Amino acid sequence: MARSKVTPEQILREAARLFATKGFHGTSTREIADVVGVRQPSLFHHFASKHDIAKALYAYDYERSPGLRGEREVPDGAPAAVELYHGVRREILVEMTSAYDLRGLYLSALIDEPEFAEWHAIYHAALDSLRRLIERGVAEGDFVRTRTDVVIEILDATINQAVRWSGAQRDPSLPDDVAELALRLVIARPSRIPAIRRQADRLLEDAGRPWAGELEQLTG
Amino acid sequence: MARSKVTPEQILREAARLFATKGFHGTSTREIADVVGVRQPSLFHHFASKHDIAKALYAYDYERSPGLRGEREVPDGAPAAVELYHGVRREILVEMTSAYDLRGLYLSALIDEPEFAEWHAIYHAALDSLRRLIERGVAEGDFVRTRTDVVIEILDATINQAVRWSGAQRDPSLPDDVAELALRLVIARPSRIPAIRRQADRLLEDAGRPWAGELEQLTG
DNA sequence: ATTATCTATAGATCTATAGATAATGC
DNA sequence: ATTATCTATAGATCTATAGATAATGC
Repeated sequence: MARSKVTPEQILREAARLFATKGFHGTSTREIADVVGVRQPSLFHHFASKHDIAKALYAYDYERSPGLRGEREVPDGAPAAVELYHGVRREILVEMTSAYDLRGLYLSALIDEPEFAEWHAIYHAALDSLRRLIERGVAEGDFVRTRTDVVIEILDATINQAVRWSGAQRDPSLPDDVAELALRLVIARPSRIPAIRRQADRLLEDAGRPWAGELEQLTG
Repeated sequence: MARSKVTPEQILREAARLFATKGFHGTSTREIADVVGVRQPSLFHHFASKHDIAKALYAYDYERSPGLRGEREVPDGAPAAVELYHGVRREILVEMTSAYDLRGLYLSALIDEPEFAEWHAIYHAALDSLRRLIERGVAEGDFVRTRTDVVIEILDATINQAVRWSGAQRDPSLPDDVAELALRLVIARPSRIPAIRRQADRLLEDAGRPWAGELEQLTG
């Protein structure tokens, strides 16, 4: 070790913040280095390239997001409405408890650039699952028949913006509130939303992973 | 005039397309020039700077968007639900009929940069009107009490993405379909949406500007 | 005479590398 | 001996300007 002692986590934190506010291409490695308090070339001791910093942020998000990994937390056989409700609140919680501001990765078209093809594929696979989930909800009669593509874009944008709302406060009711809004987009009878929430809570409780316990990440 | 004869509109069209796919900072003036078929310095005969290209796109959007200009098309006294419904479909139509792909201006945080402070102020004033409109709908009893901030972000993101869905096709039912989705987010009784749509149509008809006539921009 | 292009290039900036230097751990 | 920084800088690229050149309009 030597003089100022910078951790990769510090670099990721400040880089993510800058990417979110100025964009990946609008942020220089010098700006990142200035904020973390080292000289510009010292960054390259921790990351081989500027692109690698963004890749590490994509990897961090992937590691924490069941949706990106293609994992479902509610058991098979749960109604699509329950799965959508829980899937949204989970992703909101993931973003709220992220150590980094990941908006820059998804708000621009960065993920569509060839350097990030791997994350692009993962991301679009997750959007495809979302599409199938909505189609299943329509088939089950819980969702109205809408423009699935538009609904997906709205849900996607909603989840991507979550960090913005949650930056300052760590309100434990936000994930459920956003999930409720998401469900309102497609649900035939909004009055059923409380029952859907209760069903999601019960299924997770039965599986030994109660949602209230997950929310302790925010309060604790 | 001289050799290849490039119009400012061509430059705006190609620059907007590149800004939307690669971001403002991810696009160089050389790339824009290559696509329009001139040498890089020739762009500066038409626009004094790269920033001025983006400013012209903001100005174009402002000119065409009643929402950004703070204009309301439904008469005073119309319910907030009707105003929200029509406001959304109008903005979707504006984006669908835009000569330029304006996503790059709003999808990233470009508008927050100091060079664009003027447009930043206009944009946030429009978001403020939207907030007051939603609060009025809650007061009128038509909207459920939700997280207004989150709803605004979702509506904002929805409108900004409109170009993406409408790029290829020019489906005249899209504005009304998206307006319906927007209303579903906040409306207490979704079954009222058809009546709200009819009321919006009637008010515009009475004002001598029927919506069907506006939609002819898409079919004609 | 005016307009729109061109070539050439200034000057800034950007990412990344090379190699020296200083601090720490064995 | 290893690790993390530093200075110096290569080489690419970026925006914008200067001034020449060619086409058009009066």
